Amino acid sequence: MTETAKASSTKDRILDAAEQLFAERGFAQTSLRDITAEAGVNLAAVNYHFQSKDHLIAAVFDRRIGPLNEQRLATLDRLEKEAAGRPLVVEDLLRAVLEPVLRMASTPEGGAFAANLIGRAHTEPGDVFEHLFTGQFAPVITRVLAAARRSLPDLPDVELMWRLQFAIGAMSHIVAGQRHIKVVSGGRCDTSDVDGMLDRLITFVAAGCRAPVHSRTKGEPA
Amino acid sequence: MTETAKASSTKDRILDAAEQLFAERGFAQTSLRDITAEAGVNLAAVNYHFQSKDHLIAAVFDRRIGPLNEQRLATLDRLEKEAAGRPLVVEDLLRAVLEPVLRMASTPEGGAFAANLIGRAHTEPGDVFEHLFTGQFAPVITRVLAAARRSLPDLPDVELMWRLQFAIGAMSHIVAGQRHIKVVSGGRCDTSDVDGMLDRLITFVAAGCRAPVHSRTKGEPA
DNA sequence: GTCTATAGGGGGATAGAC
DNA sequence: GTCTATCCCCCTATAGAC
Repeated sequence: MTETAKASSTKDRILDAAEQLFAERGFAQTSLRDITAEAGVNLAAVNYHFQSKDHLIAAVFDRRIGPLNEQRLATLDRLEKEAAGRPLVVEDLLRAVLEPVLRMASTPEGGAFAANLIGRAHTEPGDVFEHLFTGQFAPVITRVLAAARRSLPDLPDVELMWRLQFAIGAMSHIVAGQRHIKVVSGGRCDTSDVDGMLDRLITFVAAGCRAPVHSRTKGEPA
Repeated sequence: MTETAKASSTKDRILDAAEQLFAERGFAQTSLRDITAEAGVNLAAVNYHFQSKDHLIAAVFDRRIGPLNEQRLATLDRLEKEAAGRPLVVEDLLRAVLEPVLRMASTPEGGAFAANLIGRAHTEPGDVFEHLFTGQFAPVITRVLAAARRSLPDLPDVELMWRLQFAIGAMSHIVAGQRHIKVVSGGRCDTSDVDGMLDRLITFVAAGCRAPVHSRTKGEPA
């Protein structure tokens, strides 16, 4: 009823219910029975449309992250085309990567829940998440790394990689830890203000990326 | 056998086994039976020493995080005493908070496993982690926030809170995502080099904290 | 394509002996 | 304090009817 107005297919209903419940309770705490009850479909339908619970989890992620990453790559393509060979401004590069996920995390239609899951994908153990990582995240990181190398030519490669990881961490935490952030800040950090979060995150990360290399790590061999 | 040389108590053996298995497989994927088998103790011993699986999880965390936070607070006490009323240098403040966990994450004796769990504590749902957060993490954050306010007096409170969250995110990711980081960097980010990681993390975060406030968020009401 | 029914395997927790 | 035995719950996955 609060889902898509149009009656969706069994497969979509399962995906919607799974996404919502996984986000609320976690994967292990959500049974296929919970999902099929919520979706109003039969238990066996899960094993028909997806082969197993693990494949269902993977499908839930792919449905959201696929478009997300397409958007990131498309924006990068556009930016690089516009730049006509010149390196991108760090802030623009960061925005291309960070904006889609923050924006998604603030939409009501399942986006907030999906966002919770994205954060969990980095920490949860298991083959499903290993595949998710190598299949979805790693390619984007590689692409971003290449662009960042040109935007920050003075930064040694190792430093750049570390800083990209710090940025990913900050992003993941903002997206995954919204509830905690609200508690700690006494409600003063408004996680629904996407534009504000984005500006702040980009400001922070860009400054970190531009920082002079620490004297102690500077001398290390590449 | 690879554990403490001295024969430990049943309670400690359970904690050791639980920590290791939770870290390797996750909480839900580890049964009490797995734990008691690994520990070489009886299944019922878990319910005798801890009341439930959830309480056992909490105990595993408390055993590691308790000393960690004591160390952080002790260092802050010492630094503030030395500073004799003057604000702390941001880098020193950050180091006091970041060093203990990074250092622990690199020790072999269960520390690396505990580190995996620390990262998961921020993303996993459930009451256990809620309590862990309010009981262990939140007090430290509050304390750090107070110190940071004095170190960065020009930064509006909301900005400071956000930046602290970004820092927490970067830290969590470094600690929890060691395997992913190694993969993405093609092994070039050496997660066993604690001092290097620490210097880089502090450099990055300090620069982010010192960044001028973004023009668009500057004008917002407190 | 979708359902019913069930197989088959854990799981956490506990009672009561030692 | 520690163990044995067991209760009773819930799960995933599948076989076969519609």
